[in-house]
Amino acid sequence: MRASDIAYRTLRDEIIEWKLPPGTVLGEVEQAARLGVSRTPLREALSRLSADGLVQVASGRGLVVSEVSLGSIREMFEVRQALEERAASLAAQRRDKAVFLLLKVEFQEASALLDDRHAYYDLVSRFDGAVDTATGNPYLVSALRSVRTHLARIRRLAQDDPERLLAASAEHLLIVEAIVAGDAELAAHATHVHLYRSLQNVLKTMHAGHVAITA
Amino acid sequence: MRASDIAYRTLRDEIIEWKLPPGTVLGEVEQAARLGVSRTPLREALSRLSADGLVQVASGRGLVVSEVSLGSIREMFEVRQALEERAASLAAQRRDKAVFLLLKVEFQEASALLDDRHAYYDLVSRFDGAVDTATGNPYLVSALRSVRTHLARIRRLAQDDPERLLAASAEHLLIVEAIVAGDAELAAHATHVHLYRSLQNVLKTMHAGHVAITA
DNA sequence: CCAGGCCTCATTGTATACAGAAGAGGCCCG
DNA sequence: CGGGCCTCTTCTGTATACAATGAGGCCTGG
Repeated sequence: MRASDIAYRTLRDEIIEWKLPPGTVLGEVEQAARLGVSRTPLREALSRLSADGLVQVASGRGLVVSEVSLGSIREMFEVRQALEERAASLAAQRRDKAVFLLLKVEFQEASALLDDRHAYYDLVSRFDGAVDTATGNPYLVSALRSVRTHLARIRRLAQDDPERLLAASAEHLLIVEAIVAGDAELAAHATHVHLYRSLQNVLKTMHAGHVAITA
Repeated sequence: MRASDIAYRTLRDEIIEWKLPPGTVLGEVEQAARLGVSRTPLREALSRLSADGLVQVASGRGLVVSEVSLGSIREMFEVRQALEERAASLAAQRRDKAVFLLLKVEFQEASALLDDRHAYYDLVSRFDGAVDTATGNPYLVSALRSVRTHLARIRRLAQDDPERLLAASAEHLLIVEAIVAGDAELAAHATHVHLYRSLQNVLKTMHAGHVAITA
């Protein structure tokens, strides 16, 4: 594997996992030394992170990990809604029925894995992948990939509880059923509902003060 | 200005203007020599072009200018519709009324500048900028920027005729009026109509065989 | 004591040298 | 005569050295 890929993945994961909190200054020489690569591949990694929006240029002086504010989360969800609704709609029209029938069964049985958040997130991830494939639209997939990267960082704040996961699985189930039925409108609306509830949950968690974030 | 910016802008413009047609192999040493920069900033430029989707990695051996197919145009417009409709909708809710009142007048008088395509495109560009500002959503603006870059390349194929531009100005006028009125739904639907007609015009032009593109 | 300018140093931007990998071409063997 | 292997070339990926820019601090003058 290339050194620039290692640097990119490492930094991206560390940002997503809040090991590198927002506002952290990423000096080139410092990070290159820490990650054991030279400045050239590190700069490529930072360039990619900048394109992802995970880091931002700080007025001439270096790059800093981008902030996560209530406003930025709302903005992110606005874009996410636009893209995921369209993706769900297209998937309903173009899907391989068998794929989503299997996913339907999995979501029906999802209550069994609510103890293990990661198992559930993995199921959702496979669902997202199936939707991506079904849309057959690389541009859409690419745009969604970026959005989901940001979402992963926010998830660390939300700390979904089992109750929320149970509700989420029901919401997902409806989306899957709509896609299986080829009902594009329902798929879009059900996605809208799911994202609305998901955003509400994030905002609720944050207002509860379980986490400290920048205004 | 930085050398990497020069390389990026030059290459991007050349790709958009079809001076570098799809399939062109961009060797690092070759392009670096041609543009008068060293390989390091050139690589950063190529990295950005790759993030934009204007170039793609060609199985290990170098980067090539990405293809423009009928399918890719349709896919692009699917994403564009999702994003622009949402942007128009948000703009209608959050706009500075005065800004769009001025734009309304300009679009009403737009038939005067249909002789000069560039003047009209400039007006549209300012309209896009006003919408971006009104949404107040950097994520959305960023996603739209990428889409519009691809659109600029496609425009070179479409060769809008005066008749199409007249119709387009009427479509834009309705969008602007909806935004002025704060009617989010109408803004979204009018945008949908405009993009539908725009896509139809592109596809019509291409089927007419005025241009040769890859399948 | 405060403000403005200069100097210094750190950090980014650029160039180039080197190494490793992958493909094309030719040669040898079957 | 064809196919496979080997080699050579050329490209990308990486490291490091150098240049330029901007920020921060200190000194000096008012």
